[in-house]
Amino acid sequence: MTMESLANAELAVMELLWETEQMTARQIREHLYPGQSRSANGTVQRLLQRLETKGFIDKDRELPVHLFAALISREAYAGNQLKSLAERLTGGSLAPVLTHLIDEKKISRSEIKRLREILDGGKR
Amino acid sequence: MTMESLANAELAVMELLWETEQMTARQIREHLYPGQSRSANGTVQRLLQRLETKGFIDKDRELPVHLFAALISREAYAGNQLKSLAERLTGGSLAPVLTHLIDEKKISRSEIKRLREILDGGKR
DNA sequence: CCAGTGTACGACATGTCGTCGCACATGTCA
DNA sequence: TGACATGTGCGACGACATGTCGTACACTGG
Repeated sequence: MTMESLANAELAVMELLWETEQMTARQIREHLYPGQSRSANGTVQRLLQRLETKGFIDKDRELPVHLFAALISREAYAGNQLKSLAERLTGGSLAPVLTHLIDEKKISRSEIKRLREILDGGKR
Repeated sequence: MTMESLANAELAVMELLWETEQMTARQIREHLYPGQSRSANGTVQRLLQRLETKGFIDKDRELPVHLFAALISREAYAGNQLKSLAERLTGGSLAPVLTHLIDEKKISRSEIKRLREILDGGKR
């Protein structure tokens, strides 16, 4: 039920896959560890392996050089994290947090406007 | 700048302090580890000490038996976590996540209504 | 002085994360 | 075919966080 969460290096990999849809381990390594290839290779493979175990990515093993793709969109992941945050802290409701953020002016005027538009859209 | 985050047992302590404002270590122990007092004592002291280090609670050392109180409200903590989540994942904006949650019907109709009221209130 | 209670903190087991290195498979080219 | 480059799979390690336990020490009331 509860989705695992992403550590820093894992998130960095997901960022790439959210941008590019499909990448080889090599491409990922070149982005995250430019220059050194010696040990970074194993590191990336390890990260990818763990991400697959956690269910965040899919590995296409057709070709000898595997292709990796995100199974979960950035928004879906963020949404899950947000929900689980709300469940842990405020009984699942976003209302108290939103109230607080607005009272403390931690949310800009324009952001408020945007959120209201989204909510109005959701009504229809 | 970035607030530390709370682990499970630490959060359990904070829950108590958010309910009761001021408690002794003993009261906390009795709530979290009813029955056993032997080793749970040290555990609670340890947790409290770490929470103080992280800046989440304040310890009143006036009396020999210390009094503990939360320095940060539940809403402030939740708000911080929410902001940092947004920063990590969506460039600081809540809009994409909210959109996704609504599209996926992960937010109830009544919750949407509540949120809209909050946003309208914040406008004034 | 002693027992009881509470504080402070060192130490440890466990789990996660990022990293590294090595064994093995496969592909290319002379 | 043999040598080498490239890629995969995975064990292992150090660093760190977390929860727990035990113990040394301080203070208080009898």
